[in-house]
Amino acid sequence: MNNSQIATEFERLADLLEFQGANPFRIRAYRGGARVIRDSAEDIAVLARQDPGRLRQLDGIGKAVAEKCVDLVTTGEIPQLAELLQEIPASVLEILRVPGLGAKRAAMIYQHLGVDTLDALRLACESGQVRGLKGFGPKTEQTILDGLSLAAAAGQRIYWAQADELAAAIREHLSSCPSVTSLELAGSYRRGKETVGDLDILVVSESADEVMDRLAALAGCASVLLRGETKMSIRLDSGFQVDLRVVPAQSFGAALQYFTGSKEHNVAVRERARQRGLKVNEWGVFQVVDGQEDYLAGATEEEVYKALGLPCITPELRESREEFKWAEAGALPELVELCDIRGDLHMHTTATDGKASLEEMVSAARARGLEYIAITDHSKRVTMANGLDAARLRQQWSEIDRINRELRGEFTVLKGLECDILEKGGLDLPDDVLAEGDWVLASIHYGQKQSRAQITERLLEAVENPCIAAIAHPTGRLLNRRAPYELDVEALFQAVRAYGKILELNANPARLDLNDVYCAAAREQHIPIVINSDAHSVAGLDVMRYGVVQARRGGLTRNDVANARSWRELQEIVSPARDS
DNA sequence: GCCGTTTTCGGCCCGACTGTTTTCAGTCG
Repeated sequence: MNNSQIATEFERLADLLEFQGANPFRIRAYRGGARVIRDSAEDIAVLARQDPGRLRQLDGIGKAVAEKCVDLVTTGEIPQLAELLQEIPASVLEILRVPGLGAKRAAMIYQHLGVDTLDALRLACESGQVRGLKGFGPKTEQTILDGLSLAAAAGQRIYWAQADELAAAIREHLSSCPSVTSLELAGSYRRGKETVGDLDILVVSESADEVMDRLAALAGCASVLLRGETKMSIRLDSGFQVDLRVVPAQSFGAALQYFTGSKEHNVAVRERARQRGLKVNEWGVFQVVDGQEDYLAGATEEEVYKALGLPCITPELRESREEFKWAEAGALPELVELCDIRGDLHMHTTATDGKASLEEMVSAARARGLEYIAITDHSKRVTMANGLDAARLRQQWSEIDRINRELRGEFTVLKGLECDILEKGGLDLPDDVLAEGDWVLASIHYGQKQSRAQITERLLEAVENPCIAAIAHPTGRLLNRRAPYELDVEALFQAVRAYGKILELNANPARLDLNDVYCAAAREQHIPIVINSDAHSVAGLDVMRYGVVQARRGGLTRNDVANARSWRELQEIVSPARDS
């Protein structure tokens, strides 16, 4: 059972308790525990089995959650959750997902009308039964019906890269408003989260009405969900939601801080303010004396954090993980930037499944200001991609030798390969061939459904091979599509550290593999990360920036990123291990 | 249920908007 699965069980427990009207703080505690488990780089199931005492050392996990973890991994269920499911059908959890319907109203509908499925809910609304309940009316009934038809689309998160395109379009659309003096996008998009559930736009303007009218006229705006004096929400044709807030200039920083989140980070910020006799909200930081509130700060985020005795924390780090400890110790990492990246060590050409030739990739990489690249086409086992056998690989490598001679050191092309880790273990090409290369990646393409032990064993064998420099897309996950393979990440990290190897952060927006949590764990263990585009075309080289965003979320500095070094410096990391 | 440089008990972030209300609860972020 992996961390995500364990966390999901606690979230279900919290949902059902909320449905029952249990103590809100108890519910919050379970949700908090679920988040800590999900965010942990350690394997919680292993911890629960071998060293349950250490579970309680995790911030936000106390006696109750720790015990339930042990129950869950040893018996397969949390007893309290199983009991609740005896009383309440699991299908009501779907009702809680309907936008506009929270725990209170859902419970009301369940208790009075016996509604426990989405279909029954629709029928109850259509037959006008819902409006008869106390506190409900025709409008609420319609809101639920609208929410029902959106329930599927509403939960869908889009890739950060897609959100980035949308953000650019909205920015462009709204900047033409004469009254807009500042405009920023906040929320999980600004934090660089790998997927984004909605967009939050923050604007300073003398005329909220003008900005709201303009947003309503955005191409693809399907409906206006709500519109007040300072706040507006719209839904796009795709079902994606966009929220707008209009604030005065003196509140812009406070509002930006507030709407950038995360929720957990903000709770910690406001808690900190309370301890200092201050109050923080989206309008500013206030000194509270005898019920009187005096504005202290709020025009910029720097001001807001400064008022709380903190340096400004970069948005990517605002997840209530390590950032407050770092900030207090004056040890916030100076995060890696796109301009720090000097090489790209994973890309394909027309020799296998790429769309551009070797020469085209070289000149495109040079045009992007890189100093070196590795050509890493697939090996022969990846037949779908027309993978290279030893002869074709050597042919490509002699071609690379020729190109390097012509380049006269102005740019370096490395003889590379993305070597498949075979299903039964071992590498797809013999060591004597691999040894002739400059940079060999190893990665898994087949047998992804194998057991945790098998997958881990295959990866460890690759790490131990002296010809292998790095493991590409180490967990194999595809966002929104495919879960990571079962894998003992701790064992992999340990081996990578022992053999002086490198782990890839694949910058493809659908992969972003390693994720932020594992990047942070790698940094802590001094394992270098290489950020690669895995480009299959010239345009594919431009995804590098998505990888950099993910690396920043993991707290990586230039020093932590292998390809922020020159190729000569990078070789010093890899070579000693290859010789030993 | 969790937590502690005011606390091992008594707190636990804060505000906008909507609908169904005669003053506020529910939902959302």
